[in-house]
Amino acid sequence: MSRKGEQSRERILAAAKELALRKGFAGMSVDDILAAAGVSKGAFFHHFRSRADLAAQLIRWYAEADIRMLRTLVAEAEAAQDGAMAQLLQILGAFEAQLRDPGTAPRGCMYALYSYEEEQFDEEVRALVAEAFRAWTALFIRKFQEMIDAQPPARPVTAKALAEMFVSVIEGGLILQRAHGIPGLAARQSAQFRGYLELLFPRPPQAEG
Amino acid sequence: MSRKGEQSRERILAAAKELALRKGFAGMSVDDILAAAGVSKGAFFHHFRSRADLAAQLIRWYAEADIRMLRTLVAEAEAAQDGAMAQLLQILGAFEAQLRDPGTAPRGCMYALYSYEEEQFDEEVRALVAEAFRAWTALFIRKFQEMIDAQPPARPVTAKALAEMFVSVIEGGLILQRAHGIPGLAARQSAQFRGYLELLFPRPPQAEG
DNA sequence: GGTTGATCAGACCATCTGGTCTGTTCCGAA
DNA sequence: TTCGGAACAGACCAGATGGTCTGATCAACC
Repeated sequence: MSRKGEQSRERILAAAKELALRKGFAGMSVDDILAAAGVSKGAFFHHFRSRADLAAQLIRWYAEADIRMLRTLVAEAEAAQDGAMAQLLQILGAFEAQLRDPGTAPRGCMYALYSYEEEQFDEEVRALVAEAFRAWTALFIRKFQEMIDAQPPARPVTAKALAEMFVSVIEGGLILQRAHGIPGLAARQSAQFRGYLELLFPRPPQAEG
Repeated sequence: MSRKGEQSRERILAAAKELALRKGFAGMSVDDILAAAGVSKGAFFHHFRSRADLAAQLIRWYAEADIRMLRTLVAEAEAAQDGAMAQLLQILGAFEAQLRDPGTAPRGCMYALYSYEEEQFDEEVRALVAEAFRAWTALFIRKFQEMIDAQPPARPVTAKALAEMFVSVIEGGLILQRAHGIPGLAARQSAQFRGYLELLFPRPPQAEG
């Protein structure tokens, strides 16, 4: 694929993502995408065999960038901090910063959208969504397990339950944030979750000076 | 509106709800609804001026039943229990039971769906969704405030933050539950949230016997 | 028994939509 | 310089879709 061709493809995917997060996947027509991306119908069907093919490529493209971002946050935290708790707090903090920054704040989560419109998509696409969620939780499960191993939680919890709760709280926060038009709401949910973590894993009383 | 007319209207709304929660609002056509509800096009457009009118009536109808259900749970808990904590635990417990029971478990939340497809709807419909969320959180804010007044939390939190977190965790749980095909996931999120509450408001050590 | 309005049934229509097809442009390799 | 395929541009089409309209049915009420 030439440079130009790849550019068009990205333009289409980016436009489709924006539109889908505003009107739903079924709520946007191919013509809508063409207008938003500034490409012709010929270009579109050159890069995508069909609308269903767009759905598959879109979620794949979105998930790649998404997972890459998360992995970066984790790697940076692991490089900068010692100990699972400090790393987790940095990961969550960096994530909240992205949620708050108007430049990077997402309009919503594509996985959530696809989940709510699931019957439009075939088994392969649904599997991609489930796999993306699994990748998210897997990264957090690892970290939470390290924490539980390092320090017994104040209440019996599993790493998996904590990871699922974090993802839930973010997904739910994104919905509330849209419904109320309050951009910072999802970030606040993440902060609340940190509060839960601090109660679960209280810092050992440090020497005061 | 005669008995028969009202019945048809309900059949249409129920079918539309089911379909919307499976394919998204934009993902279902009027003909889909007709087939699912077993009514004619004439019947449909007798009860609904347009597709947009269906959207408005549907969310109104859904929200009415939803808020009524929540109010019932709260009233029952207030009648059966003394103290905000005991009432809250009963409310959450009853709610989790509904989430788990295959007979009453929702396929998803209509507010979430409407939020993710928001640009399809006019300002009035979006306001209805926001208002529904507000009604949910308002009920919980009251209860959480009672708890905070009765017992200082282990960490400084506001009643509003707790209420928003609960709603978030449920909404997110419903999404994960769909994506993974695990019916009990949302209920588990509510249970996790109860764990958070127990850490925030630890029971005073009781006399053991 | 006749009238009236609510409640439909379903043919019909204009528009929209996904997708096809033909022709054109452009760019790198030979 | 030529040539072949990638990368479009946009007219075109068949079917789907939202919505209209005419007429039928039926219960209630005078």
